[in-house]
Amino acid sequence: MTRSLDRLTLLETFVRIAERGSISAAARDLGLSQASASRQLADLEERLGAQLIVRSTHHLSLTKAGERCLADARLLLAEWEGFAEDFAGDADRIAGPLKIVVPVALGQTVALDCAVAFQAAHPEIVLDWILDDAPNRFSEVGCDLWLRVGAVPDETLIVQPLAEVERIVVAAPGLVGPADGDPQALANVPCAALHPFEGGRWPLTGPLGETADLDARVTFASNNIATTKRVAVAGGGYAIMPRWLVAAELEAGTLVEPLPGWRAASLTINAAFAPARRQTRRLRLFIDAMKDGLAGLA
Amino acid sequence: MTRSLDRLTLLETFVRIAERGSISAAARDLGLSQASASRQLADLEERLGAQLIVRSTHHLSLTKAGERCLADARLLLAEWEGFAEDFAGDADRIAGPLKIVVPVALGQTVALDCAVAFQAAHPEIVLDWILDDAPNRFSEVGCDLWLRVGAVPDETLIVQPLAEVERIVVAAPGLVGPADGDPQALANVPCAALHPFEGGRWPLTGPLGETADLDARVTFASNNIATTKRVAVAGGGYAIMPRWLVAAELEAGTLVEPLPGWRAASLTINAAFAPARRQTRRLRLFIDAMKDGLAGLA
DNA sequence: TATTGTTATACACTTAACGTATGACTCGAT
DNA sequence: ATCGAGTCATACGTTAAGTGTATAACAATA
Repeated sequence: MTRSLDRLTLLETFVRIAERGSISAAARDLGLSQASASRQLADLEERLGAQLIVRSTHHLSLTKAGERCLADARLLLAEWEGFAEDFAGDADRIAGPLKIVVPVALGQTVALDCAVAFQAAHPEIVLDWILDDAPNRFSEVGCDLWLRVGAVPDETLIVQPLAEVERIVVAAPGLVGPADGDPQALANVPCAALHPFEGGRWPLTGPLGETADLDARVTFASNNIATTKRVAVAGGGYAIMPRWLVAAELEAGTLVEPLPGWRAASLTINAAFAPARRQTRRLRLFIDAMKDGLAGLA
Repeated sequence: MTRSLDRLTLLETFVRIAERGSISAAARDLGLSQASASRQLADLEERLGAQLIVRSTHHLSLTKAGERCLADARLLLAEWEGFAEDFAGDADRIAGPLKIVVPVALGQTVALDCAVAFQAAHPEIVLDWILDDAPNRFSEVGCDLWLRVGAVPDETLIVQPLAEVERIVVAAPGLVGPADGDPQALANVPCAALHPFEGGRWPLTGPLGETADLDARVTFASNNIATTKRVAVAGGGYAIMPRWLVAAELEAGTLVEPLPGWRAASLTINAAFAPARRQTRRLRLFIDAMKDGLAGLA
């Protein structure tokens, strides 16, 4: 009987090499010698009959086959983990890493509160909390969970809505004169928007359910909502903001609502994750905790 | 770095042991010594932290955990195989085993024709063709594909309809006098039915789309349609049969249609298989070939 | 009872994966 | 240009774990 090293271990090594972009770095992470890691990668390539990684002394890159293999290897490893977890002798022990990518503003505020409470409740879970506003592809970051405000640009993922985000119009006091409940009073006022901003106007809904389109003169756009808020507070323009993000400023009076009762279309906070047939228990628990914690956001 | 034997190999050994109900028999199948097989099973149990099999010298049985593990192990192994297949150097080579469980009548006739043609087209695929009318659970037989006429009694499976089966009323010549197109003329005629037969009557549709219920005096019932046909040919009763199953007898005149143009509700031939996220190529090809081959059945 | 088959385990053997060492290469600093 | 540091692949001796053989205990059957 031919003995062979664990196929799943080969996949783990490959995934770590791909994530680190270096055989040596991955070997150090995994507690192997560089030679062993190099050989395990070669073994996997031989077993699968395809080159997965193009080697050079200072730069590794994935082949097309390597990219496919990376996604599928992650899924297979997740399947094994979920499978093995079902039989764990200590069925109530919830442990292991969770890598979560979350937009900066959300990840510094309400979602962070939820995550901290979750981690306190499950101290053996290690949270890797990555704040990132870049519209990365899920497959590039290799995380367990991707929190997004708004649409998830990857149809291969399972998307679970967690909460709705109410958005209101805010501005620094003095930037806007009395709008008298008319959205068009802001048509020529500078606007600080989130990038990408499309359509040139904000569809708004008023206190009585009436609708109006506010034409937007965008003078500042960023992919980071916290900077957009800073610009608004500094009087650089009005902004459309989640209420929870500006609650303190509204309380302090550094921001006001020039259009009280008017709201922009709400956005959904979504949890996105890979469609492994079986999720680890800690991921499911985390998603549930996040959904509960964000439920009072509206 | 701790070296470990392949986790997937441990699962393969476990599945074979469970299917054979014997560590020794599985070891012989796999080309291992009995001692190695025994140890691999013990290793898997230790790794998962659960007892999977209750041992005795002459009888092995699965624990509850073992039953779950069996289903999931099969899926994980299928996932690996589909995954590895994607990278095979010889991408056009279609090889490996396929275990198919099929009702006896279907498996001796039209489905067999399709399977034989498929095997001729793909000589490196080994078909394990199991005829079985027993209403087994899918998980008991451990096959790749389960062909069923009618509903599939397992909601965990993916069910793909392949063809519709037209069913007509047939009887031996002389059993029934002229029915004059009236289904109730057969109400007191003995009927040979398939087991289980429920409802006590046959809903029929006539040549002009008219409907009638034929009350059934069932004097013979079997789970094997071929025996039901034999009873019909022998004059033991009329029967509701797929047209393709009695085509030869109708041609030879050993069976006649006492109700020409009347038909019973058609049944669907379904292909059922486990919801692994990725199917092996040969299974997909086989299902497609079966669907094409049965398309002209109606 | 004897025979045959089962599973678990001790023991010596086998072998593949291990780490160390080395060479070729690349990059950045001087 | 040289030097130092880091990269990856591979040869070689070592290590560790899985292997089969042998054995004991048990169970079923004739």
